[in-house]
Amino acid sequence: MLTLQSMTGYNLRSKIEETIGYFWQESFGQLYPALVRLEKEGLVKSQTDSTGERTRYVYSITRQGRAKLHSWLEQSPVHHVERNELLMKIFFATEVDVATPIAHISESRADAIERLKVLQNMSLVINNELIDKRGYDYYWATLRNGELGLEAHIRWCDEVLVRLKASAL
Amino acid sequence: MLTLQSMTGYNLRSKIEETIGYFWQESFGQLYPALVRLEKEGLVKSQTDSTGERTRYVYSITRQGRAKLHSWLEQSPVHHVERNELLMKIFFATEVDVATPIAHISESRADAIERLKVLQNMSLVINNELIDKRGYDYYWATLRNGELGLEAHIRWCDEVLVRLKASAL
DNA sequence: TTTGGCATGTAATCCGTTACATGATTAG
DNA sequence: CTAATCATGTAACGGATTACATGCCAAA
Repeated sequence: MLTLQSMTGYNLRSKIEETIGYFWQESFGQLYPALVRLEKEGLVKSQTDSTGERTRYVYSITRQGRAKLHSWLEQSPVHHVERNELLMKIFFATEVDVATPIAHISESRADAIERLKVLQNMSLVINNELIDKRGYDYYWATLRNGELGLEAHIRWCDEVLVRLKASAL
Repeated sequence: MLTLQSMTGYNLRSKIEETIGYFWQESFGQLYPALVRLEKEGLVKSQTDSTGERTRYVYSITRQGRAKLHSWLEQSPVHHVERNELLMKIFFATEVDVATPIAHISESRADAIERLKVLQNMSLVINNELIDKRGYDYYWATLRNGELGLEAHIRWCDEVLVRLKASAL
């Protein structure tokens, strides 16, 4: 994030939330200690901004930090199984009334539609903002991933709801 | 899992792996202590099987355990943002050569195709096994979720690869 | 006989969230 | 004036993986 612009820890969190928040989140409890550690390692540096009386620490990425980022970006991302509580509750739904999984899936569908709307709005917004072509493509790609994933999820909900409602008769 | 049949901790892990392994995994380091804790709480009970000289602990679910399971199954699953390393590496790909995200996505696509094949085979297998209708629907639903998700992911890879390869010229 | 699967567990470590704690600045 | 947002941090806790440690049993 610091490659986009230098900022405070607080600011970093907002930026993360508003750009990649739908697939990556950070808490202050992790962010602030991480910044301290990164500065010790020479990967970021902070400038103390003492306008007024408040001390703000504005962080920037260093040359070594950028180098480290590049080497991280080049490493193949490893796929790891993410636990899915909804699917778990569907898999063992024989234990409860069919109304239960139906309710869970209906809720999940409604939730997915809300989140899809958010992503679609973001897509419109980045269209209007002037970003360099390459950066635009990459941002577009991440949003598109969310859109396609949510659309698939909504279709899944529909398919399963049809089946379960039929067998609930 | 113990509602399906009583088993040892070791066995539980295999069962988890082969049925819901693509969306939920457990390590021994968590499983064994968990079984001890659950037994203390009266949610499972173990029978010591001392055939031969080895001591095996075969766990079963208790009435209270089943009650607890039911109440858990009825609670709405909460959606939480899962961190996505691939998307992170795409988002910041302006920092590296376009060949890098292309390679990552190509790998991810190949990986998704392999995992899709596994799920499709599982779908065939559960078709041939005689499970009660309701249980079949639920198992089918979880597999179907994986299939649709992976298909969407593969389509995403294709879309993005087209764009990136065009801009790489 | 030796390899692979069955079987159980502990310890170290890491990752991450939530709660706690404090206080300045700004907009309505 | 007062609520929201900016701003920084620590401590407690929980969840999870990995490495360590041990040893039986069956099949090739």
